[in-house]
Amino acid sequence: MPTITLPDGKTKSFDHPVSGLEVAQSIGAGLAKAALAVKINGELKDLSTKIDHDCAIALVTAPKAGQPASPDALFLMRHSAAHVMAEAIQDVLGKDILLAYGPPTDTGFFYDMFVPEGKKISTEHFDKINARIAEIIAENRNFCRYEQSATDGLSRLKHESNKYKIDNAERALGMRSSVYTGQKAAFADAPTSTPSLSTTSPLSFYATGTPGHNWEDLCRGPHVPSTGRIGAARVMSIASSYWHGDENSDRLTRVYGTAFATQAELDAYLNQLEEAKKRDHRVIGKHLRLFHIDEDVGQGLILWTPNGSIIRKELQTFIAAELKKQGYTEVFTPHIGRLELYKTSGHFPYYKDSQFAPIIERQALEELSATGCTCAELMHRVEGVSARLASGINERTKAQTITPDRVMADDKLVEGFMLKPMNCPHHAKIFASAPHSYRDMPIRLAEFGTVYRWEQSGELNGMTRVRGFTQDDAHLFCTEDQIPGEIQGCLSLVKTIFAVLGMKDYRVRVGLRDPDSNKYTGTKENWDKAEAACIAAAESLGVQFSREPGEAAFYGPKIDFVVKDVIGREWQLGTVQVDYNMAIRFDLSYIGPDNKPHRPVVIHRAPFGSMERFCGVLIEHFAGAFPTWLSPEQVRILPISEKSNEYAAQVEQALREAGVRVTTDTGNDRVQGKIKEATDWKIPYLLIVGPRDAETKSVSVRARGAEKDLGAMPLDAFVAAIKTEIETKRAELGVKP
RNA sequence: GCCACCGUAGCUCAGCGGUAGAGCACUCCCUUGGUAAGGGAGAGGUCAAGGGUUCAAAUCCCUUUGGUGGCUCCA
Repeated sequence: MPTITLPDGKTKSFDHPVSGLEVAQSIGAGLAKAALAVKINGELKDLSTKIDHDCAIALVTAPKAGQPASPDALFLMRHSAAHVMAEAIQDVLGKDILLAYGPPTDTGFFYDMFVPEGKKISTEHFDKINARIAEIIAENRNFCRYEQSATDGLSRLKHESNKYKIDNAERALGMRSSVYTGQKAAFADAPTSTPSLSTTSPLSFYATGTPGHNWEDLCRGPHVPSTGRIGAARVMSIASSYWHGDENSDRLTRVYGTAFATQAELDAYLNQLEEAKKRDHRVIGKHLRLFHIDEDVGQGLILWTPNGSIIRKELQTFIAAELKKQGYTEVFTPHIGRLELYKTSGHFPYYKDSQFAPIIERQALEELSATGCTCAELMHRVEGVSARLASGINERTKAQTITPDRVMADDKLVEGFMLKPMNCPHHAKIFASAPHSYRDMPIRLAEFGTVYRWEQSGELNGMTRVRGFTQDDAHLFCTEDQIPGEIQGCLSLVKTIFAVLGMKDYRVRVGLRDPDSNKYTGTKENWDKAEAACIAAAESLGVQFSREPGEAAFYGPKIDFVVKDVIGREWQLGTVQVDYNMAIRFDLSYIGPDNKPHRPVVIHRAPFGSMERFCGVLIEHFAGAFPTWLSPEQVRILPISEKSNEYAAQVEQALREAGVRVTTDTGNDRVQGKIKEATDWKIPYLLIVGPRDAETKSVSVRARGAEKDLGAMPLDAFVAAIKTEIETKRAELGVKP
């Protein structure tokens, strides 16, 4: 007979098996009314689950009025809402829509479903679906769990001929090695042994109401007791997804929805989404004229307009100064390189799908065309390598890095160029262009290098995911002993930059290789050393970090700084990567104290990541209200009337001489109108100047945001104060009267 | 690349088979005003591009192109 330990440490004994609900009732009617589910030894279960053994339980309750829901309560409501939405969709569009998988997420839930040929779910159905969801919630039908033996359950699902649910059931029964979670990267581990069907646990189903009469779904649960306990739910959007997250598998329709404990919270969430959209860098970027993407120039190619260029230039000047302090040297390299270079580096043809197509010389193309060479033959001859290059690389890497099928006779090969996808091959060639002694190491080559990558069109996103971007790149060629110190230097640089810009909301990820993948180059020993160095550096950084297998670059492990945008998407910014392979591929060496050649190790690093992505994130971080040192327009002078234009010109001249970016609004608006207009541009300081100011050689300062009217101060004092503010790169407005 | 939605003036949007609209911005005129919009006039559009249906297309259909959200991808 169970003895139950409650969260406060008290125990209750029962002389018969009890449900979570009965335990709640034994404590109080209010608790029983609020209870949604029960946690038994930390595991979330239905409230109706019978408890027949000693255990610790905690009741999960609906939130009190005005209180936020607990994560467990939201999880339950959203998981249950996924069932309700699926039922509503089948009611509106028909039972021939096959359900696949419908879990809760951080912000709601989704349900993947197969929509038969000729049918579609579109936003036009949303009103009907939402209305049906509301009805089902109002009907307050019980979520009724029942179990069937594995054999019966499977034969039932086979009878319903829904292969997705059969697959789910087989995974639940341990007949497949992983649990389908809707995403490729999120396959959860499950026992790999294959138990016989007769010995496995039964399959559970949930009826929304009475089994046999109402809507049912294969589901492991748990759920809230009844549909009425879902506060408010609605369908949000439609996307396509792949079964098992595999793009070669069936294409499913993913319907997103969300649920909250109350309609008010749902409304607040929707409102918050609307507010977030106003911070979106694409909206602000257009409004403040920071950048432009033009259809005729091309998708994913950023045109930096004058305002945005000021911000980028300030950031580049800032980082260049930091690099100088750390002993970097600057280099410049062209935007393209010969295909041979990228065959040496390993970029081509392995990553040809994510690069712009090679540039073949016109004469070569015409000659090949004259011989009747087909496209397929041409590609083969473009992608092949010479026997000399292949044997050189294979000898150095002590492996058959280049396979015989890619080796072609020299006179069959077609030469060409490629837009550079990375800067490292060019930098490797700069290193190799002169001899190096161990005394000179490390060699730190820095470049704001523009690279081009072929991103799928559906992936492009404003400034954060583009096809051409400029990395604040550098490659540190160092000895093995120098690795820890160099990584430290890189990380401290990233920390400095983030601190100056007031960016605190980031996470650190150490990307390690995926032991099951063969996409990585280099030896296991070198990978082990590089991974150990990265982990050690991350540990000494003094911040939390996660180790993520499969997130490494193909040539080495890396430490990434990841931030979220206004709608919660994560973007990788700064990165530090250790690479033992590049030096081998390019046969780089330095002369050691033993007077023999040694292999350097290369550290790739880019503290901003790319200027485009970083600026995009920065726009959202500041919501367009940049600190004075970054603001495209730092001061705007607003003369009271045309009578004060002359004094305004003197003020403008004084500020311009101090290096301040300043303009004067000589329009014939009233001050109120000029302030309204200037406020829209999020200018840090407005100087209102009239006869009173002219007389005393002062300016009336209005600061951006809440500070507003700061009153009058002498012109000289303002110039000195804003100069200091700019020089010290203060993130907050600093001028005080 | 896949699914859904969207593309009308510089910007934000209305119009959804019958002569292209509003607000803001812009130009000019009046106003010369002290801290979040004074008043008036004007200019500005092949309604993303191409094809089709129709007496008639911004509006309906098809194709292309670009954007948004998600999926896959991200060296």
